[in-house]
Amino acid sequence: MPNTHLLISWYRRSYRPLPWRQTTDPYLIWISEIILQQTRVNQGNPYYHRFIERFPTVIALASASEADVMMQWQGLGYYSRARNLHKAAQTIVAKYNGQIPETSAELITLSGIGPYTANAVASIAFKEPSPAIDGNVMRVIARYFSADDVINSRGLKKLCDNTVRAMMKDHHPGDVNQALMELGAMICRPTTPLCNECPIQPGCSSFRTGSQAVYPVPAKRAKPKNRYFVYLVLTSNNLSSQDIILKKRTKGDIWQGLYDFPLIETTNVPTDSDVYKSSLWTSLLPDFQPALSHATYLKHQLTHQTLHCWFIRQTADLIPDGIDNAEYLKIPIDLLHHYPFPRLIQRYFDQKQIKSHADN
DNA sequence: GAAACGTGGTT
DNA sequence: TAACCAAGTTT
Repeated sequence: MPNTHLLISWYRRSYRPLPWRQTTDPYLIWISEIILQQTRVNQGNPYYHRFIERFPTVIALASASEADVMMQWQGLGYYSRARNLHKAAQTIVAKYNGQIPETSAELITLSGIGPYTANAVASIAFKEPSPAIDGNVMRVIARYFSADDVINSRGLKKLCDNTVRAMMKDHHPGDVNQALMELGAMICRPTTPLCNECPIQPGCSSFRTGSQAVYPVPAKRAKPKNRYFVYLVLTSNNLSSQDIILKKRTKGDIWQGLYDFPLIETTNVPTDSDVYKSSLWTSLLPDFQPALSHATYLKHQLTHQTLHCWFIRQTADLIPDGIDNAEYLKIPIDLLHHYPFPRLIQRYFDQKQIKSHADN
């Protein structure tokens, strides 16, 4: 087992004074843990500041509209985090009188809170001795013991759980968890770990055998799949305003709760024939003959998908009011900044110099 | 329990 | 450039 005294003493003199480490407010600690899921500190930091300024308390968050919450989250990714956060806030108000539950067992019942986050909040905010096992901790422990179990495997998680639990005997559980995560982030890094500065180098199996690059054993991941999107960017000059047609993304696919445009998806690289014969055009804009040669192409890379996107822009004299139905939304371009968009759409707006104020 | 879910920095 | 991966959770 790593020497906890050396680890904690290193942490106390080297930790980064991150904003969520300057508070004991469980709400703020909870928010930071959700934002930091699969997200680097530098990426999440500005979102954290804006989010807690807009929603300073669990009451404020629970009272907000889902659209408001999504607006704050746009551009950060993994948008189910925002929906679940909102839902959990409402549960806390309704079932816990607005007080954040203090035990891991209660926390894990809330939307968006899994084993890691429940133990992180319970240990940091309420001193519950519960190991918060994230990617950093698994890397540190896998190297320390030269564990052959694959990252994220049941076996490695169990080893981490047992080890960290033992380390918490005589120390603040929140400090032990944070120290191990900080060690993984700053010293026991994925590549080129700084073993000469490591407080638990004594006893580290991978340091002793020079096998730092072997552990943790990585999981194999699937190749991204190609998808082909053809967007219709339909604008019009109506009497009082310039309008644009949007579509809200629904469940069962990427970017749920955010907005994009009317869309055709093809199974291969689209052809003019594919595009022309789609019924989308006849429902939205009869007599329009779209041509891919005039489209703006953007490639967008996600973890599991490579998006190939063509944007066909068309201005109509007048968009019928009937289009503004449950499926499609007609809004003045001036109000674009009230709607949350994924990065792909923000990139398109930026390129076309359409003011979206969708900037983060 | 494998696969899906975003984005951006690093290698 | 493509691959990796970062304070995970949900289905």
